[in-house]
Amino acid sequence: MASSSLTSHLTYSRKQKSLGLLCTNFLKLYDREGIESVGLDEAAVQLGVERRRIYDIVNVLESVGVLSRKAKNRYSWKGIDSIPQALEELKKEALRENCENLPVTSYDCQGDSIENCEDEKPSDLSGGETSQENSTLGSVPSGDSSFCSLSSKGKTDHRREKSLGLLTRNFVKLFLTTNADTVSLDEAAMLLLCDPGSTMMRTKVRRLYDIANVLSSMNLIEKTHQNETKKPAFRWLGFNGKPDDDATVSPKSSNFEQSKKREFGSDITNLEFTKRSRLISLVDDKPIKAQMKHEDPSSQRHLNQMLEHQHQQQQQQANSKGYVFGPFQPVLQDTEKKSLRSARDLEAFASSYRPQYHNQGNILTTTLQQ
DNA sequence: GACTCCCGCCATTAA
DNA sequence: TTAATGGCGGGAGTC
Repeated sequence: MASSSLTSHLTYSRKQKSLGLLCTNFLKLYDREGIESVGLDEAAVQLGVERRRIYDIVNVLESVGVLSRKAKNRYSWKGIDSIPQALEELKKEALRENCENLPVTSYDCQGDSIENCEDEKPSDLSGGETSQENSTLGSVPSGDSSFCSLSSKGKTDHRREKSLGLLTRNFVKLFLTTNADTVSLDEAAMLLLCDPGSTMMRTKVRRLYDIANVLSSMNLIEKTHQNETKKPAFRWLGFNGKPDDDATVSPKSSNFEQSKKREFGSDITNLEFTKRSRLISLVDDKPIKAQMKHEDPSSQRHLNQMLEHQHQQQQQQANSKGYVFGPFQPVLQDTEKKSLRSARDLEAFASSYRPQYHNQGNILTTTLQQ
């Protein structure tokens, strides 16, 4: 591949292209006042990524209520402050499913689960949810394969059951309906994906990583490791992003490995200076005109948390390794650099610049291949 | 070597 | 028929 060697020095580290970062910038771009709908094409252009990646983001975001499909190519924007309600609905749905799929196995239903159980028929697959993502799977905490049943259904259902959106919903339900502080990757895979060790399992684990990247970029979960096994695990943070109260995320958390290992959704800031400086020259430094005003306290708070969370990580990483920022690193004037002193500044900074999800390597490669 | 996850092919679905 | 959607797994980056 001649093009790859030619472009290799121009391409970004793949960390810079992660779904987590893309999601963060997607939210920066759209979670502001006045946004009512989102076009997939415009999002792809704005973020500088292929359409395909937007589908990934959108599917996950739709599962947590940030947006919903309105028409072809178009989604209506609900915003991150819609997440709590979506989570609540997911939880109810999961609890309802639990009741219908007893016995519950390895995880305990939360106290209110039984009380909340109603006689609603599961056959009502719409269940008040978005039309696409009907939960035909079994209970989340169920250890049996009902959760990932791929039984004798039509092709459409079969396809739907494997969708990223549904996988996301079930992944979230896993946390919402259990008392488990953390769920290991293995457990999640077992519960959600069936047939351990199979090819399908490996494929689905890839999807789990995709989902986890997006969710962690929203601070809904964080990646951690199990104490005993050191195996990768996910911790639910919820909408309020618990660990943000811990400020630096890691030090107070015994579970959290403050390691050189990158974190989901934030690792994209790991940019070597050498690469970065090269990248910066490629970055379009035109500031976005739109003024992002997060006047809604709820969404603003969460966005602040996200930004501060990332800012702190960037600080940590910068301290230890000397790299900051991701591919959206715009060209800064000196005066602008001075102003970047706090998380607030970071937010203002984020709001002032058009996010750059540069994929120059791809663009160049594509061009060369033509 | 295991983990992580980007990338884009291509089947399926929708218009 | 064409465009949109998104499952899927190869394979490369990272640890």
